[in-house]
Amino acid sequence: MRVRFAPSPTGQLHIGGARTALYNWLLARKHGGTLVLRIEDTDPERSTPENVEQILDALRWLELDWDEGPISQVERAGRHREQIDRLLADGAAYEADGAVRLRVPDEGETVVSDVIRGDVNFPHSSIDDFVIARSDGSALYNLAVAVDDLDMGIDHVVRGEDHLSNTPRQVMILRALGAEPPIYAHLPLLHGPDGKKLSKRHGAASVQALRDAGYLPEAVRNYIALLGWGLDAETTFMTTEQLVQGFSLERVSRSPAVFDEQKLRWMNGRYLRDLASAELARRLEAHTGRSGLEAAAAVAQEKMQTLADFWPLAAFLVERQPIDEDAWNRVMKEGADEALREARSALAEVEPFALEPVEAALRGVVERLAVKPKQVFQPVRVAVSGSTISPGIFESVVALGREETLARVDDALARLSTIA
RNA sequence: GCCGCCAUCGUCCAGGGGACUAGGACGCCGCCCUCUCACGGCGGAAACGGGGGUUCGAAUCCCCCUGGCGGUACCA
Repeated sequence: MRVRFAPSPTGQLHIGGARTALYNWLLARKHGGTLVLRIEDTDPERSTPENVEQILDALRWLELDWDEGPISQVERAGRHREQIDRLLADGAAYEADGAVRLRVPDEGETVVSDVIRGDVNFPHSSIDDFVIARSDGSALYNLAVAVDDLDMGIDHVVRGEDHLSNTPRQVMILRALGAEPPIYAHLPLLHGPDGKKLSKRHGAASVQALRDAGYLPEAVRNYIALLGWGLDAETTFMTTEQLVQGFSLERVSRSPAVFDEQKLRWMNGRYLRDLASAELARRLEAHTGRSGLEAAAAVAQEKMQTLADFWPLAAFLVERQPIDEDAWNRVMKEGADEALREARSALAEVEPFALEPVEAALRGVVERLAVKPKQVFQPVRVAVSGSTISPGIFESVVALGREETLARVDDALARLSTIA
């Protein structure tokens, strides 16, 4: 089996393109086939090394590898020209107004056999003689694809449904060249939440945007695998091995799917929480460009859905943050100073400065003061984190350490007394 | 216009003649848990686009309509 994936060198790898890449990859890996990567654009202006590299980078991030390529259609212009000349010599094509057109018979039809959609018939009466080469001699997409697929021995073509209507043209070129077409599978398109074709204005529409937004590659892979395909009624989380094992083109849906970032977020959160905290820290460090995040990562892990959630939630564990004034005003009311004083002395003495003793010490304060837990914990939270929203207060205090915690509580106390 | 594809909760995925009172998940709502926010647990609302057939029986098969999408380029 030889499968090819042919992304356009637009710079960004579209999510639909990523799904196509994934399905091609799953197909090849499942059957021990060869995956050929071709950069699909006959225009050297678009097919720049920078643009190509960005696509490859996105594929690598998704951990989708390939066996041959990347091969650029631009590099194959000579071969395309040869085959155009051959079609001309055979009489299968002719020149008109400088451009080369393929002869399409008036009668009959071309049948495209599609694994997902069955046989699709295209009557020739609705297809004109179409252009295969521009007047400057350069090949057009349909010609280039057919020639490349033939030369590379491709037997499986998995691509978006937007190519279905072009397929009979490619089949006709292939037959004119004396070859039989490969097996086709046209995937349903991906739409945005508004039902329109997914694009940049739907937010994170590219793999790069997803990466920047703090999604994990394994979560993205799992999620996009489920856009147009499902193993059964229940299974949602699948490892790459399970994906490879379970995938089948025959089970791919025929109807378009909507990319739902909320579900991706949820899934990403699940993957995030399953990470060992050292691994999470490693990824956070790569994402934020900071180091020494392990303690904070462990504390914040339960609360994050994406890597980008980390900083707003846990920055106070890494460096002191300004206090949110709304939070201060809501929490630092009567009783707050007493709670803070008590908490301070309890924390000053607790030994060792670890999770259970710290929790016991702070709960002791609640008991002694005979107040509700939040009347102690919220002032401490605001003093320490600057916000009413934070990871668990005991975990946070321990991660911060005794010295830093006491310093922040002291500052809050000082501020309270100046106001009073 | 012409050609083609598609049609189950708001969304994704199941179900492909009887097991359907249509299942699971996200999201939403309520309750529980709880130091905030989350996580988690429990419960709830929520769908077979319409009309004709075929059949003892249709979400499932056929036809029509409607709707959505794609193509119809010297774009890919």
